[in-house]
Amino acid sequence: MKRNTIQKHIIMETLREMNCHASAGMVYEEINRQYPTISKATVYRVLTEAAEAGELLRLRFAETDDRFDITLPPHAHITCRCCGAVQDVTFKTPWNPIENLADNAGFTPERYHIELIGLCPACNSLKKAE
Amino acid sequence: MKRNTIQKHIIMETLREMNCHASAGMVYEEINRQYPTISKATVYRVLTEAAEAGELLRLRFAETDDRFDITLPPHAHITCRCCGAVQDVTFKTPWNPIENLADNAGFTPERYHIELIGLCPACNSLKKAE
DNA sequence: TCCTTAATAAGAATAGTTCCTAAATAAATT
DNA sequence: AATTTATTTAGGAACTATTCTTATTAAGGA
Repeated sequence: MKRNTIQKHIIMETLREMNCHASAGMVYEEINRQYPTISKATVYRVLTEAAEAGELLRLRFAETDDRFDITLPPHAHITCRCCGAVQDVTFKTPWNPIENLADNAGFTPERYHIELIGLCPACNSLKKAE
Repeated sequence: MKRNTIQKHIIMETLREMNCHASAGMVYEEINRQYPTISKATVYRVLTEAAEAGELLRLRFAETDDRFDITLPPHAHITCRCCGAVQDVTFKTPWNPIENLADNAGFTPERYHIELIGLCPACNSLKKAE
C-alpha cells in the first residue's frame, strides 16, 4: 500500500513553493538547505513515482534537465538556450499536431510537446552587454 | 587552420550511411566495429563541431539522447517512448509556433521543435503481445 | 622533406541520475 | 499500547552519456 511519508510531503510542498518547472536536482538543493538529512535518491524517486502516479507532470526538455510541474494540462514551453530557464507560453490559435498529422511513419502518437528555444530576458541583455 | 582528417571523413560517412537520427554513441559503436582505433572522444567532438559549423543538425530530444541529422531544414519528429526510435513526420497544414505566440513571457524565441511521443510499430506490437 | 600546429587516442574526470542494502518507520493487527 | 509486516529511507556506490586532459600523431604549407 502507498504510504504518506514526511519526506514525500516536504518534497511535494517544496516543488509547489518553487512555483514550477524545477528539476529534481533543483528541488534537492532547495530541500537540502532546510532538511539536510533527506537524501538525493529519495527526492529523485519520489518525484519519479509521483509523475508515474499522475500527481505531477514530468517534462523532458531538449536544452536542459527533466523538469517537474504541478500544472497538469499540457502546455507549450519556451526554454533559454543559455541558462535553461523555462516559461509557459500560449498561442493565438490552438493547434494539435496529432490531429494534423499527414504521415505518422507507422508510429502511434500518444502525446506531444511544443518547445520554443531562445533567450530569456536576463541572458538576452547579457548578450547585448558583450 | 581547419584540417581534413581521415577520422572526420569516416565519421561523416558513417552518419550518412546510417541514414539519420543517430546519436553520437550509436555512430561510435558503428564505427568501432570497422575502425576500433577511432576513439569515442573524437566521434563526440567531430559531431559537435560539425553541428556548430552548420554541416549537420543536432537534435535534442526529450525521450532519448541527442541525435545528429544530415537533413538540414527544420522538421518535426516522433520518438518512441519505449525504444527511443526517431522518425520524421509531416503535417497537413504547416504551422509556425513563433508566429502564433500570444505571450512570449519576455523571451526571445529563436527556433522551435515539435515533438510527438508515442510507440513505434515494433514496440506497439510487443505491447499487444504482453 | 621539414616544420608548425591542429587533431588524435586513450583513459580519467565529470554530471546527472539510479541502484543497493541495512536500518528506520508507517500502517495494520492484536 | 505493543507487535507485526512491508514499504520507505539514507547514504553511498554504481552507472551512463559526455567532456576533458595530455602525450602523440599527422595535415598541409614552406
